[in-house]
Order: sequence, then structure tokens, then C-alpha cells
Amino acid sequence: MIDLKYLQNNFVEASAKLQKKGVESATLENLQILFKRLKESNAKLESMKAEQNAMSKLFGQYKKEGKDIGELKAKVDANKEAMLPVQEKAREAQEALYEVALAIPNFPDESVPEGANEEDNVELRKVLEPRSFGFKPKEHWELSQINGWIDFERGVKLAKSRFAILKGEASRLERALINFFLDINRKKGFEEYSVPFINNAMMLQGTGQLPKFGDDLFKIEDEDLYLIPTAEVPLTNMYNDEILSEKALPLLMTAYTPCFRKEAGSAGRDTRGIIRQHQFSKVEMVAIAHPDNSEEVFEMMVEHASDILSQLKLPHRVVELCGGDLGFSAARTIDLEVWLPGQNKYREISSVSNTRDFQARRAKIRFKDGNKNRLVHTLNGSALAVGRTIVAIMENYQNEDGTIEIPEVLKRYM
RNA sequence: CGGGAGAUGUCAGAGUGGUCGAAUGUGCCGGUCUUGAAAACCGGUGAGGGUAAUACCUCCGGGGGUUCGAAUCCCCCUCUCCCGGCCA
Repeated sequence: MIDLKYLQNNFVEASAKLQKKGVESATLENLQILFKRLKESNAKLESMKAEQNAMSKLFGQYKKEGKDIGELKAKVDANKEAMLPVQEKAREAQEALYEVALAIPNFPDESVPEGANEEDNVELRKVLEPRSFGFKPKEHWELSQINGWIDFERGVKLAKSRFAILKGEASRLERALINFFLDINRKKGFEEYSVPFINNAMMLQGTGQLPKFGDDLFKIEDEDLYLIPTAEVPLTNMYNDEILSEKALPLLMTAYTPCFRKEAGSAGRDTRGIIRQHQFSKVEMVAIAHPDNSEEVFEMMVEHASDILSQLKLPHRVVELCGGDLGFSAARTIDLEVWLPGQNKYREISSVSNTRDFQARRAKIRFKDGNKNRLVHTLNGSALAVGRTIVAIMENYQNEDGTIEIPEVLKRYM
């Protein structure tokens, strides 16, 4: 959630920032009005409550002293009656404010380039040259057919479309990648976790998936529970509603989890192959950082993810997302896009974001700064998306006959 | 899923209708002492909102109710622990 006090006091600036993310200024004006209304009704309610409390105290005193309480009771009853509509109004103001506030995206950083969609993202650098093939490289789904790696039909039978089965060598490759990623993350200082793949609604609100993006989530029937769309949710929310000691920061965490996404609104996109599935494997990094140095942690995470791709000898490029392509919670995001020779395109394989205090405010994650409590900064990034790494290995390591080499660094894992 | 017990500050744990945001211990921070540390002693120390700062408001798992007044009484829910069932 954005800082409402900041919005209140710096409305023009705040509104200009959110314009980058396509938020109408009318929405913000409305939010400002709701905030003001809440403050007013709260002030009124609180003063009435103070009066009520004072009278109740008197009441006890009178009774003890044996004084007549008839008149006081009449006053207290009247005040109580008068308080009801004020209370109701304050409650409504609170609800109205939160409904709007929780749907406002994070402020983008000043450095975020202007732009409407991914066309306007800015390439920062390319890492490694794509190799030249002496033949026309195939797409991963063709290769999977040749090698018998992916069973699309039976995946669909078991669940529905956009579910697939990895078989044999491909399944082993997935396991190898998970281990490789976790090991390399651990060496970088990320503590490894194994977390629940199902989280409750409060946690999903903490990281920003709810209430606005419920349509993208698989919900457990009759329960207040959801399949996680990324390990960012459990890892970040481990510290939901906690106050950390300053010494503990930064907390660096990593976990492998399957991720479940409904992919609402992606109909027709990437329907062939395993680029976009309802369930996919991912190893995620999450950092809970001191607000003074979260940007350094961010750079470190980007470098680290890029380094993993380099170790796999996968050509990729580093891309800064423009305002329009930035996710809901992110102040800044850098994507790593891996080269897919079969598709003849760079495709996203990791996305590293600094959400600053946006998730921390929602999830109430704070740290002790002296004797005051301050919001932490939270960051997350894939290291890496496993399914897409398999695709990248298939396409980049293919031979003319369709067979696939295994990257050197993975050999000891297979 | 069935039976019993419970949910209070970092933790342990008192508190059964008013002066209780909450005893005491512990932890943590600061100080005295010490070459340094430990021990001992002294002081400080829950969270959120509000204010220029005070006032002031809210919070004793969550929601509702009774009452002038609820951590304390009543109802519902959730969770935890123990016993049994089922089970990796």
C-alpha cells in the first residue's frame, strides 16, 4: 500500500508518479477525499469516546461514594446513542478508504522509464553472444517431440489445458536445475527454505496479489486458502506482522516451489509448449532489507540471477521495465530475458523487483531503528524460473538431429 | 473427523466487572562496577492511530452481544496442545 500521508502532503508529485503506472488522477483525488473523510469522522468519534470514557469513570466513583447516578446515567446513555451513527460513519469511511487504497499500485522509482508496455522497456546490456547454428534451430516443443521429454496430452488429461508432464531426462533436468539453483543461491548467502504451497488470504494481501488480482489465483474451495503463485508470497510473509531487529537485516531467503497461476487474460498467448503453464517450478529469492541499502541488495540480486544464466552459458539480456509494464507492487523491476534461438526471441526468465515499503506496509513488516519502528524494504526475484530454463537449454543446446546436450555445470547434478 | 484443555507484551506467566495497556520473572537497551566480560545493582522498554508537542482513541486470538463501564460475563468462529480415529 502506498503511504497515504505522503499522498496527502505531496499530492501533485505523487499523482505525477502514479501517472507512469497509468493511475488516473481522479482515482487519487477520490482517495484523498476518502482519507480526509476518515480522519474527520475518526476525530469526531474519538472525542465522543473520550467523553464517554470520562463519564464512565465518574460513574464508578459516584457509585462508590453513594452519590445519585440518575442524571449521569441519562447523559451517558444519550451520548452512547449519539455515538452510534458516528461510529457507523467512521467504519464506512475506513472500509471505503481501504477498498480504494489497496487497489493503488506502488510508486515507480524516478529512474523508471516512461512507457505504456513492454515495447518501451529499456535494454541495459546483453550478456553472452547467441551461438550460430549451422541449421535452423527448432522450437522447444518440436525438440520435446523428438526426445519424448514433455507429454502435453496426458498433462491435459490429468488436469486441463496448460498442464504438462515432464518425462525421463526432462524431469531429471528439472530436478538438477532446482538443486543447482538452490546451491548457488545458498552460496550467495540466501538461506534455503521449504515452505507451504498454500497460503491464506491475509498473506496474499500482504504481497499485493489480493484483493485486486484474485482472478489469477487458484483458490481452495470453502477455505480461506490459495495456491501460491510464487514463493515470494510465503517467503516475504514469513515476517508478516513482525518487528525485526536491525541487526538481522538484510534477510536473504530462497526456496523452490511450484507456482500456480490461472493466467487469466493470457488466452491465446504461448499456448504451444511450456512457456506459460498453470503450474511451473521456480526457485525464488526474497530479501528483507534495510531501507537505506535496498538498492544495493537489488543490484546484487540482478547480478546474481544474470550470473546463474552465465554459468549455464545461456545468452541473455538485462532489461529495465518501463512504468506501464511494471507490476503492481514494484517500484523498480529488472527482467532477465534469455535467448531462445528456436523462437528467435529473448524471453523473460527472471524478474527482480524492489517493492520498497509497499509490501512491508501491507504486511506490517518493520524493524527497530533505535526505539522507533520503521518499515523494511522487500525485494524478490527469480533465480530462476525452472520451466523456462528447461526451454532455454533445449533450444540453445540442441544439435541438428534434435538431441540436446546437458550444460557443463549441471552434469554433476544428473 | 470425534472427546478434553487452552489462546494475555520477546518469551514464561498473573490478572474473573471500574484507577489494568495490564503484576512478577525473563529477554532487550542504557548506566554503575570491572583491564575486559560475567555476576550484582540502578534506569528504560508492547503495537497502531492522533498531535507542533501534549492530550486523546484503539488493541489481552477474530467477530458479535450484555453493561454507564469488559482481558474479566454470554454467543459464534479460528487456531494451538493432549487423547482417540484415519494416514505419508
